[in-house]
Amino acid sequence: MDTYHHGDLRQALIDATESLLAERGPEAFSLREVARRAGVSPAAPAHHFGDASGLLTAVVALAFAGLTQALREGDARGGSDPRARLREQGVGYVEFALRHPGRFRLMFRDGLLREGPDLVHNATAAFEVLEGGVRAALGVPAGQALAPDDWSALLALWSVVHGFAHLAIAGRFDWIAGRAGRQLFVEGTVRPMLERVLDGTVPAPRRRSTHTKAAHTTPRRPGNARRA
Amino acid sequence: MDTYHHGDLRQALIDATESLLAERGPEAFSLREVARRAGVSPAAPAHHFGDASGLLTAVVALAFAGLTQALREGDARGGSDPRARLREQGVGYVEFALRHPGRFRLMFRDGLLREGPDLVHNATAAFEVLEGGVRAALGVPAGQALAPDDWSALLALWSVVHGFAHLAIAGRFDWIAGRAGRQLFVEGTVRPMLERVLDGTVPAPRRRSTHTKAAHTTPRRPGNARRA
DNA sequence: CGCTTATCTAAACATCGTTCAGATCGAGTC
DNA sequence: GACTCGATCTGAACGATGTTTAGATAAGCG
Repeated sequence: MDTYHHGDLRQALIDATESLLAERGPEAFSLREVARRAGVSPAAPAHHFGDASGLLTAVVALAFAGLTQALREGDARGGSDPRARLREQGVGYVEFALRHPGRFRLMFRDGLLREGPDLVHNATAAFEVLEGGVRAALGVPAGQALAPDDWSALLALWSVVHGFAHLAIAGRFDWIAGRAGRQLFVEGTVRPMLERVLDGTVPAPRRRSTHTKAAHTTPRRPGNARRA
Repeated sequence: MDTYHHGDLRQALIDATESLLAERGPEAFSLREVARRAGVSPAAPAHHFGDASGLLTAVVALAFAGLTQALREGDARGGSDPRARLREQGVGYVEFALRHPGRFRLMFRDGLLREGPDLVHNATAAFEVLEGGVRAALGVPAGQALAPDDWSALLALWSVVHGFAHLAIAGRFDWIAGRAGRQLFVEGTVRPMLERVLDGTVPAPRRRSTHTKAAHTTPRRPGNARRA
């Protein structure tokens, strides 16, 4: 009998959720279906995750870790120019969303998740990568609080990639993209779009003459600078 | 007996849906609850809307009409400067979303709506107001197809207001906004943010005046918004 | 008045999330 | 090796959901 004591049911349930998410999206999620895929009774998940929100929260926490990695990869892809690094972070954000639309939609779906330490931690980590990129591009040292202008740059970038990803996944651009295909349209569009947003938020010449050197030459670690 | 032949059950169901939406959001929607609020049996809505998607689609179609109006009001508020009009359209978009978060979230929720003529028509109308604002600000006449640069401006603006509204409603900015309150934070943030995005997408003087390309009045080929 | 049609109810069905008593297994203890 | 015990899972149940079906009711019209 291998039905009892599955071995690692917790992970199996997460895997089943991810596969269901990839195949049919978050709205097709059902705890019973996940249990079915894991070959287990409908009541089994309760012991590991409490309820459906618990399972989904665990999955989303992992998803945020993936997003963080995508942002870091984009950042590295940008090379030595802080502005290019920031732009590629944005590309990484959109790419992640379009590569894992089910995951991404679940991450930002309301009323399904139960905010816990892991989720908050992983979501904060992703945000801090973005914040670090903005700091580097704008020359704001790690300890220093962000000025209102910095905030509007940060929020503009976050909003634009998030909104673009959200709208693209929802198919709102399909009739614009025409028969070129969503993926192709996006690839040829998001980078120029980000360039132009950066034109308005991150002036090309170095701004803020007060000792900006250390910020963009040292490999910044997004410190826990919050509560500003 | 006034239970039979309610008078205008169709409208009553829409009203009940809207009130439920405003009170507890889209995820609390339930066809039975709506029927309960309308004082009618659970099977009654089927005759008017087919199924739950039908009712929700009707509500969303109305919501898009409201969004269109909000965009038009913003546009008018902008006065004589096309750029200001466009910016105020963006403000109107965000304001609408934050004034009717339930409505807004339902509008862009996946898997609930059934695309029909009225929905597509009303959604297209809203988009066309935005497109008109971009054309006015960028000086692209009505007949002329949008160039790739125009598309990236349009998509950037749409994405940034949509993403901002989405993130703000989801509470992603709350820990940034601090105790200032979400509404206050938004009001002091969205306009400067839009200004800076417009800086990158809509140059203040008449564009296409100098160095790039001088195709101003010449009707050009549609030109796919994609690099071949 | 009688007929027709639109409208609504009542009951039923399958599915869902969740709870609970009990069966089963793994691992330590004697 | 036998026994116990905590962790893990099952099976059955409960209330709630969306939807379908047959039948009841009312309104409109000849």
